[in-house]
Amino acid sequence: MRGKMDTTSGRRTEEHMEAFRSRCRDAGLKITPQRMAVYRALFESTEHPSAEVVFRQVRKTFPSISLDTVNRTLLTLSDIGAAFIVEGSGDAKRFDANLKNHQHFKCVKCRRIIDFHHGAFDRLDVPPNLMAGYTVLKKTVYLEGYCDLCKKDQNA
Amino acid sequence: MRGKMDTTSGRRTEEHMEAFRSRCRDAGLKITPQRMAVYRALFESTEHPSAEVVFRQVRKTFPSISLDTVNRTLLTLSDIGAAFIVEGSGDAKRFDANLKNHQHFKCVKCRRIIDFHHGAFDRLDVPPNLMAGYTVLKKTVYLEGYCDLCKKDQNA
DNA sequence: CTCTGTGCAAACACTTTGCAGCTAA
DNA sequence: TTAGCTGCAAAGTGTTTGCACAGAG
Repeated sequence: MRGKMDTTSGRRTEEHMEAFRSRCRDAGLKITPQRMAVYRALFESTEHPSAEVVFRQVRKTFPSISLDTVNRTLLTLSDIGAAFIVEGSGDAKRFDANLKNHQHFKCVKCRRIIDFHHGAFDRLDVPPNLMAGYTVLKKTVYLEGYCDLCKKDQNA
Repeated sequence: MRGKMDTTSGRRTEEHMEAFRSRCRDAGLKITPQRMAVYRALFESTEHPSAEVVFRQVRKTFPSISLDTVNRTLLTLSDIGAAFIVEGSGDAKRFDANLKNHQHFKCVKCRRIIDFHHGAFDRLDVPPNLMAGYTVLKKTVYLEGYCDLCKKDQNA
């Protein structure tokens, strides 16, 4: 389990930190204690934390860090591919009056959300043992990428 | 296509509006012009609009409506099941440093996002004709429901 | 030494809440 | 008539930006 301490996870974390330092160098980013602390906190968490949660965690060992730095660092991490923004999060609420089965494609550029429908995606099966103790209310396939319009613009 | 005008869609929209009125009555909600206008705008849109976008649309035919009413009405619509909040939207950004293939389960109560992994979900195929002209960068299965902890609380 | 990164503060965007008056039933 | 709904204004939450100083390379 990521984030749990066992005999090897300490070493593995250090390996990841080293890999992260390399990645920073490759991307031309400086290796600052704040950057390292934010990455470590994110990496050691299993909860897909918001900036606020990372901030509270990092501040335990780095009291002078600011929330802005955490915010900026997390965005930088996703810029260089060391982290992701969880699909869909971070936008204003979006509403949908289409009650029929369908799936969503979200354009990462213009943020349009486009319906599509693929019958096989209505009938996904999650192994019951995987979700033991959980109640699944909604089960959907979610795609992100560039929509037709934005793809055209990009070639320009 | 929802939202497009053809020979029958006008009638279909009116059928939907009538069904919506029934639903309001069943739920004990009053049938106000604002409520109808917001629902109609949402229903006629194919873009999964935010409250702001619905607001701008409704204001064209109902200039005195306020953004608050639109916001409240949209939430009411999802309360009675006449609309949904698009999965994941409406929260603060959430970050993830797990670069391995995995899927997300989000608890609608405590908002935790929990990783799970089901190999079959790594290999979903979208029919190419469905996504012609689009670039798919990310393809994932997204579940929502109650997590183990919140499910326990609910029984209490 | 230089230029990126950081911390602070202000601005911004979106949502929620309290309240007084309005209106559908 | 009256309970629910609306509009307004203020407060709350999360994010972004401009700037001056600090520190990594």
